[in-house]
Amino acid sequence: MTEISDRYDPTRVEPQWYAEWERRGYFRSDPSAPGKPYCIVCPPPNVTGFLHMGHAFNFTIQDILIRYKRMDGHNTLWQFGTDHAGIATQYVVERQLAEEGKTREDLGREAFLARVWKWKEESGGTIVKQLKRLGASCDWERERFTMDAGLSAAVREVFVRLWEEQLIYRGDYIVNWCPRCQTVLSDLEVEREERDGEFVYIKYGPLTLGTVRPETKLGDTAVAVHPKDRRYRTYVGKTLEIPSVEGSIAIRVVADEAVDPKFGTGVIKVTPGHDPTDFEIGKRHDLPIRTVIGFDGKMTAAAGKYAGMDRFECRKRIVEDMQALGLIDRIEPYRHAVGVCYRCKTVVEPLVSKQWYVRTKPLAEPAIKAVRSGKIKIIPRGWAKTYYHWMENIRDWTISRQLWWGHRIPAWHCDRDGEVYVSRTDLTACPSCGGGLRQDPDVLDTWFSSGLWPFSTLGWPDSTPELKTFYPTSCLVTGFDIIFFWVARMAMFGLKLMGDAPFHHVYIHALVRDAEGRKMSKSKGNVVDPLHIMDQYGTDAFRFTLAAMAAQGRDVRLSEERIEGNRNFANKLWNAARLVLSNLEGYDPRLARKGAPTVADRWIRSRAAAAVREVRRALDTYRLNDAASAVYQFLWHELCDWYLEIAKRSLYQKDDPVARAVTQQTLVETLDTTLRLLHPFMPFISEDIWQRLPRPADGPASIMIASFPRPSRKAHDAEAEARMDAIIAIVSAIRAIRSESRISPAVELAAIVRPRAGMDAASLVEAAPLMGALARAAITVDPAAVRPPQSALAVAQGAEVYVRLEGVVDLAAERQRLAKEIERAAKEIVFLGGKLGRPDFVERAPAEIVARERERLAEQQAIREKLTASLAALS
RNA sequence: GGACGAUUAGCUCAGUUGGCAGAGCACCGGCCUCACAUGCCGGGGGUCGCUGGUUCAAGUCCAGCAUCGUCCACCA
Repeated sequence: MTEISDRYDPTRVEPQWYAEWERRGYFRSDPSAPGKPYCIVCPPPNVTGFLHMGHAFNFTIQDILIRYKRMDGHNTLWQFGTDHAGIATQYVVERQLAEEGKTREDLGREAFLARVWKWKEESGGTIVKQLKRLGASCDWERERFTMDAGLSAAVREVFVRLWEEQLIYRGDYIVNWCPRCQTVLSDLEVEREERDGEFVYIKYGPLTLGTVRPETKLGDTAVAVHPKDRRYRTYVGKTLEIPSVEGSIAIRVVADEAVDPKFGTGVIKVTPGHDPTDFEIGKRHDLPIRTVIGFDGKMTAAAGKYAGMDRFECRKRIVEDMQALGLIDRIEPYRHAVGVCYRCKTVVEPLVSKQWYVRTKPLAEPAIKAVRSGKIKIIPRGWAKTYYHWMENIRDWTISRQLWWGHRIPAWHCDRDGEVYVSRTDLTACPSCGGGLRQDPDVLDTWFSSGLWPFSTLGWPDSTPELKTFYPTSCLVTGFDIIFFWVARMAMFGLKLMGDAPFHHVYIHALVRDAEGRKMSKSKGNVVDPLHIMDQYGTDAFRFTLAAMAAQGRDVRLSEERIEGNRNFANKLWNAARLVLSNLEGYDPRLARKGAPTVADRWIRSRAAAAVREVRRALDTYRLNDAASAVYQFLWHELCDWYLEIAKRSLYQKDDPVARAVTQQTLVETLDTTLRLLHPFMPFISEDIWQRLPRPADGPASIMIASFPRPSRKAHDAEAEARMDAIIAIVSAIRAIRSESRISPAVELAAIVRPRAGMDAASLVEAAPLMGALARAAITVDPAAVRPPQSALAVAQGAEVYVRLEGVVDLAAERQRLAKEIERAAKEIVFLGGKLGRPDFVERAPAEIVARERERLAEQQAIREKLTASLAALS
């Protein structure tokens, strides 16, 4: 082992072990394997995507869970796949074409799709390679793609079934239209952006009304007021002849509850063709629809002299024209939220058009019930409320998209009879009249296929062993940003088509932000590349950092210092392992059985068991940060800081082979437990070290398939813990005296330990050489000792410690130290005395609390007395 | 306009059932002690955002306020 570097080198370890795991088939899953099924279906990254922080975080969490369950004897499947990401991918390829000066129309549908497929083939494998780099233990052989034959068949099956049950319908409604992307968008795909605009007050004959969209005036088919608004009651039901930009127009006045009488003038113009509210008002009052803005964002022929003009240009012009005619009352600046396309940020135009919809209410109901009843558990709980709110107010889902890249809607139009035929198989002739057919040109919203993911990837609609074993899946790990887009739809589809919820748990994690707390984005230039981080600090340090910062409900601020700290942690482990491995020569477990474990051996085993319990508890409740912190504290601050230092004594003294063997055994066992505990977080370094540990020949060949440590009740050793606590307290007290009295570490101190009443003196006598070695002091333990003159006093747990000071230091420092300690004790005494002096506390608090406080008070009083006497003796 | 979250050490954040306020980093002092200076030992540092309330006891529960953030929403 001496030839091994004192620096842990991830670049040597990581690629080697990942390849080995893959070669041995450890990622592979088998539905007929024994063990309780545990399945995670991953959120599919975009097929042409690159690994970003969000992926890294998401996949690290999933990998930790799956590695934990795999080691713990579950039959695991981590199902991976990629998403065709309709609008996003099409957008990228269209941009590529634009650079060549071409549009998708230039190519035509077929050639364009060929181009997208080519792009998918070229860049499709990248994300998988990057996820392997992260250590992700997905079953890569089961990789799926949303546009695979199998998954496409699932999409069609669902579409047809829902159509047959009339849960899918087609109709003319007002939709969100993106004039840039030339497609309809679902409500979720419209984002709100605050923009500055103008609030224009237009005169409508005797009425005045405000609008931010004067250009839609050309599409007005009514004005509306609130039914109870007395100011305008006389006009309701009348038709007004009013002057306008193109001469006089006739306009009806209707009364509708949708009008807020307190806003503006209390009168609104009704443009059913270009506003969702107005569309509804129009339906209620049977108003005609006038479409004055087209799909290209330009004014239509119906806009008269403005025809062909861009909608925003028209806005300016029409205001100018109305001003010239004296039709503008006034204009006020106005800041408001406008809907924009989530991809290209173009202002969305509400337009009436014929689209396909999913009737969501009947699907949402069971999905709400599933969460309410606990069938689906959302973690952290707070997100359930968000889910309910959206689900209870859900509106029908626009599923058609005027894109080319995606699942084409399986509907055929017959031009002769005007009917629509929806079919599982491609139709070539009209089933009723035998005439020619056209397939609907639209494709489905990407999220339609994503919504089927938990069962389509497992083989549905066929009845497969995978579905039988792994559905419902165990846990879905995802970010809160896609609860509606994805989680809600999977819940609805799963319940509808499988008759069962798609997952038991939904673990919602937060967002990874930069060190300043800003969202990472390309435009801000603050994107941290996970691959760069892994190159620099190693994958294990990166993963551990993500886990350690994954506190529920809070965003992760990723700072390099933190990652560096965990790189140091990996290095600490590496060096601890070097110490152990380089002192194993001649190790014979049979020899160890001849000796008894020391208090330190018993203590570290007890502490290891505590760490096991804590890590399991934390992982079982998705508290990954607690789990990471428990391993960190145990490994560094208990195993390394104390046990390894203690172990050196018997390791380096070879004259007691039995004691040495006992220590070796404890080291090997504890290190083994720690590595297995750590493996889900730091898979590479844990494997590399574990492989070097002595272990039974018939045991597992890799830590990946070794068992996750179980807490054994008998490993908890309260007595050993109490004794070690006293030893640690005494050693720390002597070190503190050395440091504060400015005594060189080279000086061997002389210390007397006087066990206090109730303390097992014999155990301290036994531990004297050990404490002496750790504190660099000659220690005598004497229950009857009196404090020697010219000595420092410390009151540790279970004992008083006197350290001789003559000749090593001037006593002023010690006096100062004592004075400070006395002050501290005095403050405690005042606080506790006051508390115990209040009858209500003594009478009403639980007896054990009162007793504890009494004990503390007595202890502090004793300490103060001792210290005061000591101070007096020093002067 | 609603809903949710946050506010704890210089910084970034844990803190579960109300019972002695924690970690990492930074800082100060001392150490290159034969696993590790990516290290070791010791130390300083807090009115738990503000105001009330419940309680023997509040960082923790309740009400209100302030500031910041996020999501949702058809007030044109």
